[in-house]
Amino acid sequence: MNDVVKNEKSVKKSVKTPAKPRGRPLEFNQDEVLDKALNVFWSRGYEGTSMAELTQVLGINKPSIYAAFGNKETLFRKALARYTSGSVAFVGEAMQAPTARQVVEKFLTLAVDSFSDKNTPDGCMIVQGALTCGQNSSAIQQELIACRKNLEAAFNERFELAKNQGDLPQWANTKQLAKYIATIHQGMSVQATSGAIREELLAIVEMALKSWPTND
Amino acid sequence: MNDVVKNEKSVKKSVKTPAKPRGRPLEFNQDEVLDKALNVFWSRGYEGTSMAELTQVLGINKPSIYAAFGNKETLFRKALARYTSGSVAFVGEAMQAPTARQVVEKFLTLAVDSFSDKNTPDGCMIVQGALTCGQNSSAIQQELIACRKNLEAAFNERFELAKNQGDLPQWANTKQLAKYIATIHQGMSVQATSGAIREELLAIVEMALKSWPTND
DNA sequence: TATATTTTGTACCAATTGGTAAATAAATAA
DNA sequence: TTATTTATTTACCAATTGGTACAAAATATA
Repeated sequence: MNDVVKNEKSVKKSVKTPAKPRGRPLEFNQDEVLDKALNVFWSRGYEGTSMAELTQVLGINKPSIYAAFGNKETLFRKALARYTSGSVAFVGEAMQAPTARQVVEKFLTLAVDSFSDKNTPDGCMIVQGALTCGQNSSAIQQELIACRKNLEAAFNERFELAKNQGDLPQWANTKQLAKYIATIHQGMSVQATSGAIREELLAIVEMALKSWPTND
Repeated sequence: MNDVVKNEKSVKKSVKTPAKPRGRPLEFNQDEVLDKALNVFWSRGYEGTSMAELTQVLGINKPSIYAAFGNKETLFRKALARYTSGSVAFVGEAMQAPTARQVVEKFLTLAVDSFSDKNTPDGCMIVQGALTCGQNSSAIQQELIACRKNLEAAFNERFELAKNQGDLPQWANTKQLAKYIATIHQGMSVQATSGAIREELLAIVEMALKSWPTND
């Protein structure tokens, strides 16, 4: 039996389980801590978040943060990645709706849900994470600008597909439409951060969709 | 003649001219310096602006700044006042257009002009001055939120007037319309800060106006 | 001229910023 | 048990933050 067990162990080690790590085990869950960091960055922005506040909220000391996530900038980037794969994962889902109009409706509605979710900060982290900042933070600022442009580009591609599929008129300017939707999204984020509630944001979505182009 | 001159002087002193100030004269023009400060706050935000950068850009030393404008927070407030009475003075003008639709069209178009003006930073200072921030800056953050809400309230009032004057249908929800326009405005500000150019922003205005309610 | 008044420049302050060295603690491997 | 490895704690670092004391300079008044 010992042999069998040993065999199992060695197989697990080299193939599946990373086995037990050598030294002292981590006393915190990386994902949980990263979620807490995300919440702070989300509500205060990159520059508005200090390492001192992070240590308090995360409940771990600075050397542990630096050992686990690198410096403040890489911690922000990892929190941002968690944001896009978590609270903002609905974007990918919305893109798969059958028509361009449904894509937009689903996207904006789910964005409102996220903006007004009481379990997370108001607004969109990618909008308010570093809209303006000092010179030292311009890398993060540019990163967030790139995120916004990527979303816009994704909309453009989806709308071109819709044009080919016929659910968007041939005369439609897909880049303009993408920028229009991005603008509504970003404007609603500012509104949410300033206190607008779910119902008010949904009314904006409805209003914004009235100008959506149709074939007739 | 001495008596006459003295009389003139004393009259001037107490009524019109502040006469020549007693001590060493200021070596800078307050309004020019305030404009420079405004530009820094506008592009970097409240927290992203350091007193060190201000001294460099304004060309005067810190004690002179503090003597003339108070601390960083009051300096920001004075720069903000100059912003509203300067670059953003077009709002009052737009409000006087004959119909609600023309008010909105004029407002958004002039906002685009301001956002993309090459002589000033991109975007709207009231949106990006402190969208998020650390706890120490929350007073400024709230101040800017109030500014945005005031604009929205002004639109609401103007639209109610339009309803009474008949150029806006009775079924129109003025508060919703005001929030919609504010959202477009704020979204375009984010776009401008992220690199959108004048033509792109004007296309957004056109698109946004398509959903404006009409009487027929 | 002397005096009062104001601004300027230098040099400084305490507090906070992001970040780290070093000793100790907790686990595995031999 | 002993050695090795990793994580935590404490205490610290240089640089920067917003803000100021103080003396010298520049003006008006007397």
